[in-house]
Amino acid sequence: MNLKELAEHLNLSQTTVSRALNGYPEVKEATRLRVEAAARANNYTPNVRAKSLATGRAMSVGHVIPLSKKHEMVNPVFGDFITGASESFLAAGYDLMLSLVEDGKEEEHYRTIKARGNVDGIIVHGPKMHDSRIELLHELELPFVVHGRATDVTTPYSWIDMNNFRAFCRATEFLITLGHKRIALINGLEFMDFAHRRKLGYLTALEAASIKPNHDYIVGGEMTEEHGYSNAMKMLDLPEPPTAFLTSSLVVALGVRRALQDRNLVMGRDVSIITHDDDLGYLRNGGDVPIFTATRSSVREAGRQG
Amino acid sequence: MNLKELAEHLNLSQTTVSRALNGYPEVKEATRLRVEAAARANNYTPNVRAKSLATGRAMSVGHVIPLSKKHEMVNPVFGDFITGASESFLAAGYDLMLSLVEDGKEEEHYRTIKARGNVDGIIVHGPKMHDSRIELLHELELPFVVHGRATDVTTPYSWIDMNNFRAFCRATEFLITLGHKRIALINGLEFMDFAHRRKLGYLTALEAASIKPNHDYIVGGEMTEEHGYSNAMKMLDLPEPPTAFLTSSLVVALGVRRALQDRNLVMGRDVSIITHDDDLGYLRNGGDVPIFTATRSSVREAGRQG
DNA sequence: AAAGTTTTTCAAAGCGCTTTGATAAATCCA
DNA sequence: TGGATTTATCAAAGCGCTTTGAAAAACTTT
Repeated sequence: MNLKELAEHLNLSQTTVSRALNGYPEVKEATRLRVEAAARANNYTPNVRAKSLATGRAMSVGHVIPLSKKHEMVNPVFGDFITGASESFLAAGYDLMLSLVEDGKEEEHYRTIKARGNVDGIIVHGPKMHDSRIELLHELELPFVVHGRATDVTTPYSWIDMNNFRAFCRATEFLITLGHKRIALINGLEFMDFAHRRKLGYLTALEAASIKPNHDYIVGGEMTEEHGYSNAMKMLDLPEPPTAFLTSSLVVALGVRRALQDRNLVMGRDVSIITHDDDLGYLRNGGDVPIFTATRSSVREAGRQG
Repeated sequence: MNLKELAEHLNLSQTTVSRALNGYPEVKEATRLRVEAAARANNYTPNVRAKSLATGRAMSVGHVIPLSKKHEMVNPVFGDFITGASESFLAAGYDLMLSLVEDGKEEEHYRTIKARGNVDGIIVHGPKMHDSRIELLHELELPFVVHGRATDVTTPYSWIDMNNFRAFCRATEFLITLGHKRIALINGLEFMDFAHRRKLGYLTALEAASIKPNHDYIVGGEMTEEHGYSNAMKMLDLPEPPTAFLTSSLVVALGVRRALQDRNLVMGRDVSIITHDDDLGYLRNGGDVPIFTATRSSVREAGRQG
């Protein structure tokens, strides 16, 4: 059933029915009730395409996720973030449009998104350090919010993120307090902004404690279990192996743990591990701070800014 | 720039321009080239909303992902499937719309999707054993494809899936060949169809070898690392602990491995583990050395075929 | 009760595209 | 060279909704 039919059925004009349903004041309360009842009875839901064509608003937000063809992998964090976002969007009547875009094809992709006009705005995931996308989007006048932050970008932009710097600074301080001096950092890809910020936090804490950073203890890469394992193995074979590990994700920490066990070391006794936990549903770490929960409500707000 | 402007700029009618761009035969080749050139020069891309309103096709498919509120988790497999799917859809000019829906709210949700009319069809994820959604969708005349299969559903439907039964039957046979008699199955949630099929495969292989299934060795649940760990611990504490484990996902296998190590057992020597590996990007099974023996299926590949 | 207000309803235009049915231009054949 | 065909283009209607500007209905005033 569409608006026209519903209007005929009620012996009213489309105008009145439309207004009644959208809560405009210039319609008699009795009429509104009658319209609403009929709409419900006939299972009427406005056609989004038509509505959005008429209003100019797409009622939908796009998530653009970078896909590095080289690694063929998508960070599982996106999945969880989107899960959170989805709830909010749905509640607000927004649709959630997903697109993955290969490295290097960004510009073309964003232009297309803009021209196709089926999103009101987008969420940019996985910002790199000097992310050119931010300027591009500004230029295109396509509203956006960045999940994460970019360094060295002059254009102002909205973002939503956790405090990567502080989290890693604190974690490092904590390890130092426990007496550790040889602390390893198994980080994410170093050109990703979050990894950069985490490293900065780590280095800052070391410096504050007058510990000279050892480059053999610092490594970045795709955050897989294997990454954690192989790098931990390498470090454990050093003449002076680290006594503590700081990792950028739980999966990586699992790899480190495997390495410890291969070397017959006991976690907690011989070596400490602290990991950042993104609180992904399928890899719970216990009662840590749920970062993504905090993210949720704000994401819708972000969608509004479009 | 929109069609009207482009047409004026070219001194042609909208009709002709539209046809030229959409490859209709009734337009002179010279004209077509001129139009295409102008379109490119002016960065013209048709507005999807308008187009889809006019054609009745939304140029987009929806992915509906079940979200069990109780566990607050989304199976990471969806993420990878969608990654694969996204590539194909994008290539075909389709958009990918995402929505998570809570258990129990399915009917309402699907009705809304249908009425809003902004998808041409949907992909149903995570089918349960007697999945009522399939009939509902038929009734609503909303085209769909199921990722996975449902048992006990009479309505015909399209699906795409791996052969869960065979994979687990084979894996079990293999363990039996190695001499194992006490084989544990750490499965996914038992009302999920894939888990049911896997269990069936497992039981079939046992029966073929005249091994009586032991219910202490069979358990189902949300596929987390913890699930693998705690159940493996429990089983290892049995008077007659299993000598081999079959797990439904790599994350679960990681948990089992942790349990083995806690009990000072060596994987491969004391106890065997075979896991099903969905080939997720961030949890690759081994770099040089595969960590686990595994049956494997690429979920992403499956997504592409969708 | 006529004129002025306010409240309620409506007809019609417009969003940007496709598509139908008609017209104009070009080509054909006798 | 004129009528019959074929080819190339166009004007206008329609997709389902919102929104503007106008009209009708219901109240207020004097």
